[in-house]
Amino acid sequence: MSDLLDRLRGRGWRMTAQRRVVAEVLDGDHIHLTADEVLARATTRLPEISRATVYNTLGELVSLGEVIEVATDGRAKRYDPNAHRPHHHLVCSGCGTIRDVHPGGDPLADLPTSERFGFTVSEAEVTYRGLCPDCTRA
Amino acid sequence: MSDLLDRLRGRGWRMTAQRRVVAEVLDGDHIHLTADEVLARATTRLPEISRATVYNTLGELVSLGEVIEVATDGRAKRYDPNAHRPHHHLVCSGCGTIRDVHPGGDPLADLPTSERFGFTVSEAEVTYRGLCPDCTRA
DNA sequence: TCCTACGATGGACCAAGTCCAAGTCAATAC
DNA sequence: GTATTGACTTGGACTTGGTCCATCGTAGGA
Repeated sequence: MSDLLDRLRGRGWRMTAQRRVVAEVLDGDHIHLTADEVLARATTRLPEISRATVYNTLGELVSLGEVIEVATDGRAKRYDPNAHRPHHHLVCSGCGTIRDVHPGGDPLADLPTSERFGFTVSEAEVTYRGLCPDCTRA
Repeated sequence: MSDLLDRLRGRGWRMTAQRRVVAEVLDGDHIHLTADEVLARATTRLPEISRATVYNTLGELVSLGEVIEVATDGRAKRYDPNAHRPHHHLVCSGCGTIRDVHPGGDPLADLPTSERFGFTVSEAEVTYRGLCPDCTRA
């Protein structure tokens, strides 16, 4: 079932109950949970798990490149398990939900050297904002 | 000197010493200060100003459309006085400084209807990430 | 110049996240 | 199977960024 767990084990990641549960929670649907939501879901499977561990594990998954940290609104960060395939995000200004989108075009190519100011630019991330169908109606 | 202050006055914005100072701080250079930095600079001009007032005033400038709130990293929000001209941001992953950039191309046009999932998409913001000259050296 | 509604104050409060000393346990070695 | 040990987990204190609210002050109109 879990590619993610296999990959992690293969990379020599020390496996503990807590880490497994966090990885499993993320590996489920491709939704974008906050750390607190991850904690809540992890707690239903492993009631003793602590907040610090969830933060530690999330941080580790991010630095392993298995999960992407998304900070769209200055509130809680969200964690995106779809790190395999490059994509961008469509955020609802009403309720905050996020969808992955795969637009055409490469924004990095649109940034001429003259607009780079000596930076070593490595990444371009696009955030589309709007209202989701539910919030449009409301 | 200040178009911003004139515009605000013209819109019937009640002018107080505190509001003027906050607007002046932002209106200076086109850098992107955090609320705390705004407070620090405002304090040098008007020592009695309070944190709550700075937050209130910033929030008001944002909803008047005179200032843009930029949340690039899940840490402190930054305030961008360059609301007149559409632009995107180049963020240093090392030190967090932000530069305005004006790339070619329109990312909104790159998002086909099939990738909009029924959203009413109104805006696309691009964040370029990389290392600034100083952080590249270090 | 006086009034009054709007703005400012500061201190309490809140949410998200980090830190740390002490305890626990997965993986390796025997 | 047991011992060992360094990495992982815990929970509670702490930090940071931000909001709320009752009270006080004042800009701007009459």
